[in-house]
Amino acid sequence: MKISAINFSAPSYEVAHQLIGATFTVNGVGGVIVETEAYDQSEPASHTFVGKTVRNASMFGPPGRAYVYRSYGIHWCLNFVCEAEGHGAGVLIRAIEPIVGLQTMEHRRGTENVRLLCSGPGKLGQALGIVHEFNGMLLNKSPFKLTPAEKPVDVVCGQRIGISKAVDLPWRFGLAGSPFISRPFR
DNA sequence: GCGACGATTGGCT
DNA sequence: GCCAATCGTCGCC
Repeated sequence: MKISAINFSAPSYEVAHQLIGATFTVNGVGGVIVETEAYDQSEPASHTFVGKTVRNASMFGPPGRAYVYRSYGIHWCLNFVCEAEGHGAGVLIRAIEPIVGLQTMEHRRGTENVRLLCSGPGKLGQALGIVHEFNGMLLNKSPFKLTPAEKPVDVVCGQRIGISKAVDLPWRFGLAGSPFISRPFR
């Protein structure tokens, strides 16, 4: 059965699963999503756990929009807002298999090693040209383009990366066997 | 006003 | 494996 559209009204862990295998581009640059992580207000690793703040406001907005935040004062990371307005749920896009606009991504990243272009949330942000202005923007409109997977894909899951709280929650999802993920699943 | 910290990365040991 | 870079956000004085 073909999925005709990503249902952003679902819980974040379901959306994170749905997104594996989907094609995502920003201004015609991107590829196939191979790694995601789900976050939700109910668990302490989420930016929304503490309630609505200036930074996380778009994550409390309507689903189907982007949440962009600065990580470690250096990187721009991209999330898709999920569930419903006020829920504070979203999916962090952690890795993409580079397909279109390879030259642009190589230039932005300063490497020609395709495995290093989008294999992590910060790298992905740099390769796709994610900027803070994208925060709150609709994912079904320019500059974004999101196309669901045409065929069912093999999805693996595990613990999320780089967090210190709720570390046991298996809310990290990946495309089985993909060499373009940020770190192996175990 | 001030200090601690982070959903990371890349370079060095 | 360890650690510095780098700065906006948040909590507290």
